[in-house]
Amino acid sequence: MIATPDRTPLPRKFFDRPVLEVAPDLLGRILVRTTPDGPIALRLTEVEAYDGPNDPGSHAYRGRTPRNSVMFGPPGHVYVYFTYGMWFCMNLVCGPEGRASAVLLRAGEIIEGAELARARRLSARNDKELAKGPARLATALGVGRSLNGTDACASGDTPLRVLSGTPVPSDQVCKGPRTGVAGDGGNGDTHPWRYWIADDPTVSPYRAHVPRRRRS
DNA sequence: CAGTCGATTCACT
DNA sequence: GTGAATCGACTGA
Repeated sequence: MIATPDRTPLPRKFFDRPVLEVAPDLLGRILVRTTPDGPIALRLTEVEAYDGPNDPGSHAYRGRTPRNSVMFGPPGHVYVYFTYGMWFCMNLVCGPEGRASAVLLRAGEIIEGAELARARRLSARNDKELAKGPARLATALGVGRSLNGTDACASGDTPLRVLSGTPVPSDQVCKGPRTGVAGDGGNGDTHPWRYWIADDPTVSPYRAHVPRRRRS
């Protein structure tokens, strides 16, 4: 029995908390992306926390730069970055303002607008793969550089919103090391800051960090 | 200013 | 399971 998801937007105070509190609480929430063609809605199933000042894996670890400046701004805003020369990934900034902490949205289940998501994700072999992975999620939702800095808590016309949905009971929340993140000095992540919904088929596979080999 | 490599994905073996 | 694709931010000299 699934109760009707709560469509109330999450207020800014939801995000104005420590990132390790917000990240697991985002599971089961609903991200709504409004596009010219219509809305795409996604239920979050996997996230990762990045805590600026303490976290060697965070883009904000070495201080503020033009790229990561949104992370240093107010909570509830969207930090979008470009990586590997071809992909975008999206985060939600957490509190307190200036701490530069954020949650990477890693995977989700498309619950509305699947035909729009499929059109952007032609390589997906089934609907479970539409948003299985952070760059796939951003691609499926049509999130790119232009949405960097967007306020996901603004009222009125917004390209992006987060609704209350149905929070996941804590006994269904799994946690472990983050995917593809280098630890402090070592090769693997030292923090169990990846959170996902137990046994959910849309969660992406774990991969340890691998330093890239040099090209000839 | 050149070198390095990334919060990844996809095609192919 | 392995390697290529692809580019720009960041680092250090």
